[in-house]
Amino acid sequence: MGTGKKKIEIKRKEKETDRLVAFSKRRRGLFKKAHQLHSLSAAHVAVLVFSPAGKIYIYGDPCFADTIDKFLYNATSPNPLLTHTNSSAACDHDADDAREDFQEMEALKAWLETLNVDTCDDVNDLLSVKNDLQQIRDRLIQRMSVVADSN
Amino acid sequence: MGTGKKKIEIKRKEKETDRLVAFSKRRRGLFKKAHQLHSLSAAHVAVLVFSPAGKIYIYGDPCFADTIDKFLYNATSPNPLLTHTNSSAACDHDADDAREDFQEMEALKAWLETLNVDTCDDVNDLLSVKNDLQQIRDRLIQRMSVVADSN
DNA sequence: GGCGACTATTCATAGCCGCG
DNA sequence: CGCGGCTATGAATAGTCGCC
Repeated sequence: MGTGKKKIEIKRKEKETDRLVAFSKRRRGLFKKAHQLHSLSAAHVAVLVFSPAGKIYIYGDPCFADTIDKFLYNATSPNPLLTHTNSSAACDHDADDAREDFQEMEALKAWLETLNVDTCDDVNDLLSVKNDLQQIRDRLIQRMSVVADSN
Repeated sequence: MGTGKKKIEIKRKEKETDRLVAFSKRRRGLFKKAHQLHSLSAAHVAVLVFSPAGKIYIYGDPCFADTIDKFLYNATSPNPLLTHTNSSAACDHDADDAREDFQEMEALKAWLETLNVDTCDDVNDLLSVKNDLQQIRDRLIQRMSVVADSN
């Protein structure tokens, strides 16, 4: 018979094995709580955890990828930067690749126009692309401080 | 005096106000659990929640941005795609901008080399960049199914 | 209406054990 | 060792009231 739960203080467990056990138990508990939050309130949740050993665990309701993606791009960026280009006519595969390439190019040009760059100077264009990527990341960081009421 | 807790079934609450109350209470609980998980096991956690009203709430330990960023890029991609370039000599601001631009260019060139493209054809280069971005997104989606042991 | 406090309960889990 | 089960116990919280 177990001796039952005793109060513990919330601090880093010293023994490696204890840390692993606590992680395993509490990760399951955390995911369960996330599921209940979604089920009760219809909220969208995404939980990402790196174990002490560095292994990745994720949980999402109703979908981890959609929730993260919505946070990273839809909610922050007006232009669908990383949207798949084959979304318009993506039902029939085995189609002519030439047309796909053409559509790819058209989509690329349209994308470049949204970045306000002219496709003449290659290095400067790429620099713009990279800057745009950094702006996305910066917006992500910035969003942290705005949104974060956590603790 | 309150009538105390009664057992509830985990299903969507019908009344909007009840949903909001449950969300508010359980979001705090979820974040608290996430904090405890980090404190006890030294795991890195990131929690992202969209409220029923669509408002964003985030929590991260030790840092939300770092954990998400690590998941999105470091863990999947060997090249630090979205890492800030001013990390090497970022202590003194007010430095000469020319040198910063030079370092920016150097970093860009190094980044391009990791993409295995030659910097001759502008359009094709940009296409490669865009494809690389899409691959990152695809890897993200793919990673979902591999890593997800969550219910 | 939203938020915090309160309280009776349910729920999660620390510490053990036993198995493979 | 890691994992799943067990049990006593601490912790979270559903329902309610009171204040803004």
